[in-house]
Amino acid sequence: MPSSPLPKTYDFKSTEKRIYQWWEEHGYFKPSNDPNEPGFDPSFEPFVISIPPPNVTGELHLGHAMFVSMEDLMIRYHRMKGIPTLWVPGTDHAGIATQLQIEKALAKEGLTREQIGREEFLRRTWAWKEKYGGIITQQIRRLGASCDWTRERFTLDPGLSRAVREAFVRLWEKGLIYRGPRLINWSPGLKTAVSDLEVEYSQEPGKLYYFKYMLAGSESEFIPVATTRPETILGDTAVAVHPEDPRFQQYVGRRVVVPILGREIPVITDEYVDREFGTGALKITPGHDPNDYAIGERHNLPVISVLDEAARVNGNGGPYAGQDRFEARNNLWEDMRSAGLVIKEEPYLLNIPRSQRGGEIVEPMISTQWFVRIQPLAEAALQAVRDGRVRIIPERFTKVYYNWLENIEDWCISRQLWWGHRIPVWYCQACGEVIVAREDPTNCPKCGSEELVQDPDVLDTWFSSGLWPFSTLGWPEETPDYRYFYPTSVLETGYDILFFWVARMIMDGLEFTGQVPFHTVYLHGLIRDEHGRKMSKTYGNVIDPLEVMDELGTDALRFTLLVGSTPGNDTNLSIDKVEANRNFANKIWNAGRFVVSALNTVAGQAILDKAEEANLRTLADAWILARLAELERDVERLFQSHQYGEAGRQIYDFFWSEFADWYVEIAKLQLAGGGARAFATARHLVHVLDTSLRLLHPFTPFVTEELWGHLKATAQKASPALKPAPGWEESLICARWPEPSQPAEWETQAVADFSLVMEIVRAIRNLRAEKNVPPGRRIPAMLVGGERTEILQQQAATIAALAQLDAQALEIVESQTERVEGQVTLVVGSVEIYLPLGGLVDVAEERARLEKELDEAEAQISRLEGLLAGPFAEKAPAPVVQKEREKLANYRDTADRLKAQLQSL
RNA sequence: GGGCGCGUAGCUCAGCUGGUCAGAGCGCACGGUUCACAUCCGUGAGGUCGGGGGUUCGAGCCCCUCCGCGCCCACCA
Repeated sequence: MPSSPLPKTYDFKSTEKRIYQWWEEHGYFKPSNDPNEPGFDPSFEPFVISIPPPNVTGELHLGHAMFVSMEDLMIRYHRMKGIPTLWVPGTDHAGIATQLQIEKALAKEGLTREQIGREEFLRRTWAWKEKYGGIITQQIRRLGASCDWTRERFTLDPGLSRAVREAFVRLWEKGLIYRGPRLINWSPGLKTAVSDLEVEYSQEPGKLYYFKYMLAGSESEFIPVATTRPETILGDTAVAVHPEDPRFQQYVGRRVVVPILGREIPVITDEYVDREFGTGALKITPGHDPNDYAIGERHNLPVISVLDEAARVNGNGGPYAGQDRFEARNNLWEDMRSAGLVIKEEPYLLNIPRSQRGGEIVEPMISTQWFVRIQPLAEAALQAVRDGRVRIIPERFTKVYYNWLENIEDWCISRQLWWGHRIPVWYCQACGEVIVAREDPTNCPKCGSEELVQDPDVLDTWFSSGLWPFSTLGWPEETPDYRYFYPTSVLETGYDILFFWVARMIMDGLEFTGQVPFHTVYLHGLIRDEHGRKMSKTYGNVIDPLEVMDELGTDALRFTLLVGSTPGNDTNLSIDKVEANRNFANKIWNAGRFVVSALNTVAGQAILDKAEEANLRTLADAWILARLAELERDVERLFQSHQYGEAGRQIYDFFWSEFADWYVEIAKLQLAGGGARAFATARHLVHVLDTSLRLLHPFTPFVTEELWGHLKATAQKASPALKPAPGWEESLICARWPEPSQPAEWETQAVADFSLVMEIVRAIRNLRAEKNVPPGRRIPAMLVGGERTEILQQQAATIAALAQLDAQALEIVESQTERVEGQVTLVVGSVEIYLPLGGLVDVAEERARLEKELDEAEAQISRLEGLLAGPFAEKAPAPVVQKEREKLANYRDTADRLKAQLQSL
């Protein structure tokens, strides 16, 4: 570390990269107890997190910044506790997202993937991945992520691909995977099936179309029907009415004619039909509507598909064949209008299903796909959370989790894409045998034919993501990593992927490894803009974390995200907040600069023994040590209960408004005299700063590491006696986490005594501001201390300095009765303060001020008297009552003194 | 149709198992160029903790209800 004088302002730009490289090169991110190294001890319990793998070709956004900050915080905390800690990084191939990127790039060349073929397409995609795949991991490094990059994984790695295949085959062998035609969500833009979760519904204005289903053989009789998708009329195979609906009884069992096509279909009854809605009669299109599909099954209705994979009308659509679904909708409706079949159309708010990725309207279609029979897996996953093997934080999400798993439908896992894990199934062209295999087969086990064709589809990306916590550790191999680090400890991610990812990992973990994949699920919220709006390009309110880091530093961004969030709740982020925390980083830096320079002034001092040091301990010393001890306990408790934000806030408050604002100011006085006291003070400064840096390190790793290095170098040079209790480890990242101590009696006393000093100082400062006494002007004062006189005498220099009193003209006495003209009187509990301000004093003003204070004191007195006279005194716990009694005594004391003052005015 | 979250100083938000918790940052007002920091220091104004009811000696914190935002799940044509 350079020993050159520290710059006035913390220069994060020159620091962050250097520090990160140093950490990474020194191997600090690797677990301390590595099962692959000699000397491995399996009795240590490790702390492990698997990173939520970002899209391999993605770019950093605030969501990443959030989870990286949060996970790095947990990781650094455990690492500092001396626990073998592993954070496994990696990326996801992100089937649809990546494939869309490549197709977009192709389109710029005027090409489609079909034109270049599967092989070429995959070649290009891999090339793209090689080119851009490192960007996101570099960006994650910038955030300070202390992941073990030597264990980085990618979902399409050979090892993970083997895991995927193993998982598929096992499920198949257990009969939990099947293939067949089902009604699925079809994305016509992407030309693939998508799962229920990948469909998002949006409210959009549309129309409800009313028309006539003419009874077969009748020119006049009809059943009125309403639909939002007229083109599906082409696939209708029934009209349903409610069995008890008198309006349509006469038609039940008869047949109606499909408009334009002329097909005859039955009129049936089904309880599902809502008599109140629309016309009370429902057209049934089993081929293109999930409800209709279910009704069709109940009534054995034929299923007619009328759309092709691009959502154009197919051969079943008669004259509309070849037309786009919306074009066909209009044309059919116009033709029906001409045929006199139209009743009316009215505006209607639709719930439109759209593809999460592509954005286009998803079409329910019959399609042959692969599915996972999910109920058995879901049951186990429910049980794991119910019995506490997996704990979800915040707890309210367990209900959401239960609700989803209890109503789960089979999972469509095949995608008609090219980028992903190919389904390990082959079809024998000779005998039709279906071969599901771990290794690519060369010939048919049944007929021996070599004419095998592999299923063209790939698996849903989330199929491989579900295996992530164990596939990254080597599963299905029993590797040392898998044996030691699995199951992992915490799964930290946004609540928006609870179903997509978290639930599936739990299901898969239990199914394939027989264990829960992690013990704790910590869910954070979404990052929104400063007014709570979703960030989006169209609003133009997107905050780019990279820009923020460039301008304000990584520590500032991390601290803002960590302290600004509570588990499971969304966070509103504004640049103002990051700026405030940039200032905090600078505050840390400057407090550090002060301590470093203080150390230089005490260099070479004789070492003090314990007794000497205890002798020299001032009230301020005792106070800051007491507050620090309390902070350590609070932070530990808050970390244990996952209240990281609150912990950060407390450290911030302690550091800025207690250590920097008060102790450092007093330390200046204690240092000024030199000698043993100065040396003892320096020790305390080192101790408090050192401990604060340790506590802050998981939040703001860069500035703390950098400063700690300087502190250590300077302290070691100054005196061996300055070494702190846990010791100077080789770097802060691996330094020991402060061990909280038991609360001690002296702490309470020190805090109470020092707060009297603070109150006195504040009262005087307050008055100076009120009376416009110029800052810097030293004024005389007399303090009448009563029973606190001794403390005041000891603290005279401190009070004088902080309140800018004239130390030469500061009198401290036990009691005083006479009053001098031109004095202002302040009352702080049992202490009276006389400030001779001469001409600045106005008797009427003084009277008013004292009366106001007396009113306040008396109001408190009567409130407390009432309280203590009531049932409170008997029912509340003794310490609580005692506290209130003391308050009352204090207020009475104050009131008495105020009265006396008023009298003498 | 279910479920959940939020509503605390002008703004953005903290407030652990109910007992100085009525707080922070920003903003605002006033005053400050002394050797850690103007990315700073000191002082101050500002809120019946959404409304109403209840439990309790005591409630932002628990219960009920109402109002206003937001989100998730769900097959209403």
